[in-house]
Amino acid sequence: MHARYLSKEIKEIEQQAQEYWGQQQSFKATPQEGRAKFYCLSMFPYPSGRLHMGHVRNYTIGDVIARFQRMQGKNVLQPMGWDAFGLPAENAALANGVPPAKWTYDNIDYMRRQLKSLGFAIDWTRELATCKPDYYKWNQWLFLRMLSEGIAYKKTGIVNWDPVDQTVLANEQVIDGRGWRTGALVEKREIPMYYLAITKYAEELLADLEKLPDWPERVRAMQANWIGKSVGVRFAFPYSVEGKRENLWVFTTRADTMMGVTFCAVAAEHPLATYVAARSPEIAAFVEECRRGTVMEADLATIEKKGIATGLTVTHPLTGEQIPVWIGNYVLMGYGEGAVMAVPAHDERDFHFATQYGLPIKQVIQVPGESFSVDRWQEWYADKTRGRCVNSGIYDGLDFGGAVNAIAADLKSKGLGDKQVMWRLRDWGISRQRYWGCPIPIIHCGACGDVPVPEEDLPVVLPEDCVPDGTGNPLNKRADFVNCRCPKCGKEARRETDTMDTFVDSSWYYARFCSLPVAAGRVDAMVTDESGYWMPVDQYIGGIEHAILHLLYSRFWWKVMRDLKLVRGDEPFERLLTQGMVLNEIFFRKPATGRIAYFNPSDVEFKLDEKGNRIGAILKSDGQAVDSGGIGTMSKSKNNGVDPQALIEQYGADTARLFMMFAAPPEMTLEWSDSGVQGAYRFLRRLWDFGLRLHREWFIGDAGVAPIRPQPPYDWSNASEAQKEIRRKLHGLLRQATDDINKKQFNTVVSAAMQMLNLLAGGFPGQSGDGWKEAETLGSVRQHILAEGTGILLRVLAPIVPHITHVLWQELQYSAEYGADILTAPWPQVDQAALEQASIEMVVQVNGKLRARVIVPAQASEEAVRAAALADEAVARHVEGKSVKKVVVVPGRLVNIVVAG
RNA sequence: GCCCGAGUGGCGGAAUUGGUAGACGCAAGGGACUUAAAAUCCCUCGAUCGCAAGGUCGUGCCGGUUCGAUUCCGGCCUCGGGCACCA
Repeated sequence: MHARYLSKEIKEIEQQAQEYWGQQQSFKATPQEGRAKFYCLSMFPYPSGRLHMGHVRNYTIGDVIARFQRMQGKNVLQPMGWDAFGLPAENAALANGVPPAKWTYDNIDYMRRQLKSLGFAIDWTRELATCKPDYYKWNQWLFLRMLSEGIAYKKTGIVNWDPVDQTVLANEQVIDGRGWRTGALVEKREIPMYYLAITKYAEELLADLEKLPDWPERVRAMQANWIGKSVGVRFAFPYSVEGKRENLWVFTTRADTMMGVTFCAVAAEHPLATYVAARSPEIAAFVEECRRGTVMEADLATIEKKGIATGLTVTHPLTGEQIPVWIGNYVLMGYGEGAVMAVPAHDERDFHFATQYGLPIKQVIQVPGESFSVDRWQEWYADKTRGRCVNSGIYDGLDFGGAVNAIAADLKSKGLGDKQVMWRLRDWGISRQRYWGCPIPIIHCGACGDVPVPEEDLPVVLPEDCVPDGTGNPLNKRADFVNCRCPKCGKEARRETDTMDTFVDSSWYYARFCSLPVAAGRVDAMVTDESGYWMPVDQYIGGIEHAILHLLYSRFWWKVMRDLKLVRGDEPFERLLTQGMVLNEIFFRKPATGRIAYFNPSDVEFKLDEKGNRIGAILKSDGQAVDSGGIGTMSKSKNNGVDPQALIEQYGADTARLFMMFAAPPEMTLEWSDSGVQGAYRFLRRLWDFGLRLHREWFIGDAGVAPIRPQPPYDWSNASEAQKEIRRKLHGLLRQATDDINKKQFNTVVSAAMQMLNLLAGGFPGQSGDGWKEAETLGSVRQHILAEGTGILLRVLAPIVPHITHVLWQELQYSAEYGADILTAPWPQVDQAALEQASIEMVVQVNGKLRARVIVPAQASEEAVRAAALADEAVARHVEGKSVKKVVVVPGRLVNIVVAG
């Protein structure tokens, strides 16, 4: 056994444990019928280069859960893979000239080593990477199935266009409305794209949230809002143009305000806008202006609301009034009909627009007791729960529901509209004009049109030697990729060069992991029968930032696979844990001219006052002050990242894991703290020293004392009161740790373990002198408590710090009691008998304020407790001269005496 | 702008889910050991009044329900996540 717990020895300990697991193939998972399975999955990483702290946190949480489930006797699968397609690889290629494929594979190799050094209980035989043809073949295969099922289809979509580089930009590449490399003003451009009809599943995606009680409430709420079911009315404003009768269709959830319509607004891309733009340079200029800027909703929502009158009018379908039509930059073509009715009196956005352009405001809803004024917007104008119709002719006096029903019925009878369910959710555009992604398996033939690649020709393999240069998709320049023959007519044809959104890759990887061919290196099916054993994922763990898109797309994809009879079950993820982000302090200096310089927190030192309060910070290298920018997520741009590699090398994987688990509960943000890491390391060193002392007592012996390992069954019959108290505390802590690990509140599991060690390694009743050196009977109660308690402590810590507990478990020979391997040792049981107490302490309050504590027998009646409380001297002092109105007794906890006067 | 969270000592956080606010850890201060430093061990540690016993205040802010509120309700403020081409 090692003498010290220092970095050299940590490496040996961790290596010893990891080699043992490797030799035993401890983490290789195979289906075992009749045994409860547990599929524990953490969101797979993008191979960006090196692990970051978010990864370490994510995978440690998953690993703790996986290891705990093993100790519960479950058959556990925990796989790992790589979300390997994506934009950063192309950016790296731009910067270094390295092909994205090579960059990605190199990163995977490095990061795999890092993950292995952290000792995660991963079945590496199932590893996959989404950029490999045997994976993305099935993206293509399922896409073609969706195409034939009518779920995948083609239509135009709007993208960010950089006019200088002649390339499509991701939202991320648009900075303040300009291209990131060229600085050119970005334009919107319409191009043909493939879409997946996720809206066909909207109803089920919404309803099935009910089937996910073990998902965080907030994630379900976010998804429900995202899907955004609303019941409203779709109706038409008739109009004539060049003698032809047309309808301007709109959708509204506030049909009750329809009598207050004073104008309509259409999106700049709306056909009506295109029509008038062709006839008016002024309007064309406005439409052109709307085309500039990004397609990001967050930006669109905050831009200045602008509009222009088209000069056209439409007819109000109920009143026959002529309503002017405007073009508004805030109307989204992609949502609803691309046109809206405007009711300035009862919609805040319309109100401000009308005020700005001097359009009429007509009140048609009144809330009793309120007064309406066109000068100022008030919240109640839009309150559909309290209002009644006014100035609305035959609808006057109706409430929201009544008015909507009546108006919808009248529109229906005129053939101009009806009630309709509307979804906020839009179909999923998957075409990307980018190289490093899964090719869309379509061939464009001059004669036959868009022809799907025949199944036997899959996969369409992406060439791995392209180097993007920032001007469009390099695949377009690859004749060997583009030129092909039409599968239908055999004539020369062009291969589609768009690739798929990387969200496609991550929408089904969880199923691929538990598909036997992956493990066996076979590629002949998308998923196989083995998924029937492992799926659904019992526990999914990942960042809260994926709460909507990734999780919604995955749920959709799974339902499509289900409907294609590839898998069974309605939902892929049974339980979900969304971890918080990892934050660190931000320090910077802002020079009088030039850019802000950010400094890594490890290069900054604090100035403290005499109480230890921070009063400033200086840069270590020059001793000059730096400004604090508060706390933020670790990022390159803020230069506040901490490299996990340095941490692992200095303190070891167990310290990194322990700190991560102790610093905050999994769902909360975690603030980085160097001294917190040292605290974790200090604890492990104390644990090691404690183990070392036990080892000497049990197996080596001291002067005059022969070594004897205490053996079960342990015997408490001669325990003193003080020793019983130790066991009571120990089992109380075990009960707490067990509750907490089941709740996945790992920080308090660590806290309980720390208290256990304090209890066992601290002063100890039954020892004389300093205890460790003095002679004593090894069959003593004290030794039995130490043996029992250490066995409990090691198992409580095993999921969190697996290396050190593995070695101590073997060195202290717990194998004989609970099995050779702490990995599969049963989670310790609470001894209920140890928890029993003869007397308990109860808190006494007077009018809710703590005034005394009394010791009463555990079985004392309520009467007796009340009497004991009132008899207490301190209580008497506060009750004296006042009348007792009421006494509340909470059994086993407290007494509250309510007095008056 | 819209949707979803979070706010507790100098700091990270705990509180048996309506019942002792501040567990556990970090930082800080004091002491022991040491030639010294590191490491380790012991003590103190929300604010305030008081020699003390003890009192008062205190969980972002304002109000409410309750014998009792960090916990439940209403209204604000601040910070964080997402907003469909970052993953």
